[in-house]
Amino acid sequence: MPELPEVETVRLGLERSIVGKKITGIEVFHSRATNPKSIAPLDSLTGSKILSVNRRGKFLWMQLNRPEVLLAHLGMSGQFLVREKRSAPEKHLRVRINLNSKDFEVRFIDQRTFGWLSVDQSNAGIPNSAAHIALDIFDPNFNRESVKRDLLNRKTEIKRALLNQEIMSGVGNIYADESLWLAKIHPERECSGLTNGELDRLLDSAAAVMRAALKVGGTSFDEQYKNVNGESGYFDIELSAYGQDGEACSRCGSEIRRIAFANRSSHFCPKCQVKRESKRGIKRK
DNA sequence: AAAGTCTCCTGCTTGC
DNA sequence: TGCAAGCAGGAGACTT
Repeated sequence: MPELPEVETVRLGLERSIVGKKITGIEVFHSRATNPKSIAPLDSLTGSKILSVNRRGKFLWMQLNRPEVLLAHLGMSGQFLVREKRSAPEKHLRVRINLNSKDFEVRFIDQRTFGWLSVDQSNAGIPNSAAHIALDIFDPNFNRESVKRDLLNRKTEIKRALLNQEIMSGVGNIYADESLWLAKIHPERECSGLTNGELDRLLDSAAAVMRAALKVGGTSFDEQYKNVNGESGYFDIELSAYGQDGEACSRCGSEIRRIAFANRSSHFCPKCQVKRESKRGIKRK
């Protein structure tokens, strides 16, 4: 599942291979691959030159030598692959971006079809459809104090807030669980009940976990994520919480538990991540 | 307005 | 064996 480190890995890969190339045509093979909000057919970008590949949170876009950008989101299973033109089409090939290269092309492959591409207007370098997305923790303009203030004003569980891309972007279910485990914070703690120290620890943890994943090119647990060379995803990131229910916590040995959460699940260590009374910091158990 | 729920989708896993 | 239900989740529409 592509979260910030995976999307950044894809961005880096695309940047290395396609900046400076010209789009010579875009073929769309599945109706859901074009976001309904797209202001024009993808193929209308034919003739434009790719100036840069940018990212905010999990949103990815190509800046072109025209006002419009080519915006993309990988959703659950989207992949961008730089492939030899003559190589066989993948089973879930949704979009082909032809370039002025005799050797390769860019393919968007997506099994679960939650990913999409669109043509969008941009304002001050940010696509309109990504304008509501908050800065991610690696953005040079990321304002930690302002994010902490925002969190302290929320009457919701910290796990939900971490997944809310309008507070801080880039974190999905996997890195949310990993960050909370590293910071020793229970996913169901109310945001407004967290201390300044806990918030700092949590943000430090999120940055550390994602930086480590980025260092090895993004993590993955099935074949849904690949870098642009198509190298399949099993990198040596060791998960401490996500998907580890029934396993021993690597810190204390307790059994990692899984609880239902908003149509999905949270994984945490019941001993390391204790739910406290919000005001006084008294352990309930 | 904030917070919570539902929906889109495919393929794998589980259970009868 | 076969079929159906369950499960996974990003983000936006929708409801409370």
